[in-house]
Amino acid sequence: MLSKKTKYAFHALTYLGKHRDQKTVLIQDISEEYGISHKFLENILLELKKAGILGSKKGKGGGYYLIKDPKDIPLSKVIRLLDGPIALLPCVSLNYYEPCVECKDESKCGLKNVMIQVRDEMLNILENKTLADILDKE
Amino acid sequence: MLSKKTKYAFHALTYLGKHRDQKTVLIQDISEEYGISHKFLENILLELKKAGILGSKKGKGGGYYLIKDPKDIPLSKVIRLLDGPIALLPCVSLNYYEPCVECKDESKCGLKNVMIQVRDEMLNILENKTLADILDKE
DNA sequence: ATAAAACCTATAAAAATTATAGGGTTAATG
DNA sequence: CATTAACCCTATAATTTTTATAGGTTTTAT
Repeated sequence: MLSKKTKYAFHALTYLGKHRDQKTVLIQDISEEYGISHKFLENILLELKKAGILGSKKGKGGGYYLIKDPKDIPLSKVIRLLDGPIALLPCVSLNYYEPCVECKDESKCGLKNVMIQVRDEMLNILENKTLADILDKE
Repeated sequence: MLSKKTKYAFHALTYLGKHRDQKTVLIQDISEEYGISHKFLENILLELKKAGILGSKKGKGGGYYLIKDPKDIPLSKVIRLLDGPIALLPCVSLNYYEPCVECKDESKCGLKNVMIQVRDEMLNILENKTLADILDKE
């Protein structure tokens, strides 16, 4: 399951996408809309900013805004940023690979093949679906 | 990511599948093979037994054995048993559904559609691949 | 100057996962 | 029939991860 952090990030991005007409959006607006703690959300938005997804303006009248076109924000990027690996096992993760300590010979692990399939199917969707697809439905 | 519990369950089932010629297999044999704590594994095997996947024999000379044909043990069953939901969001889980508290109107959530797709692709593999498929590769 | 807002880092609280502990029950065997 | 080996059961401890809070810093509009 996705963490709350990731889910909240999606909600925030959706909200920002819906309000692209205005220059900036306040953390507070988003946190009130979804009932998310202001401070918790603040950390999430900061991460999204550092990852180059959001821009911000400090000071009075400031706030956050989307810095990219929604269609250029794949869902996989957000998940990886806040949740880490998408794969079900560390040994088949493309971005967060780690060997399974209990596996003597990874090439002989029968699980691995299936988990690669699962990963690829997940990525096939999550790399190609973007924030734009979410916005379309709302 | 799958929990260690689930991963260990798969390892144990694989081991049991490989040793179907013998009447029973000791917890200890499995725990030594994979370097898993005996007691931790014991709990896992108990759960698999209660779920009707394994049988056991108590007392001296006892142990565990597969009670089902490997091809009748879909991977999804093991994951759900030990890890819970396969879906990425509670609101699209078939077996562990829960609404997202922050969603005022679930039917208007743009995330939901994509997450249903992801779930279905995952299930398409995990419901159809079985322990037999894992054993084939080992 | 003041107020409003993001920025930053640390820490606390809660929850989930992983692991251990210890006795109970069952059954084979000499 | 005593002993030993094995699973059974439940509780709790330890660890890790996630979630949340706290409090000050910097920036900017007015």
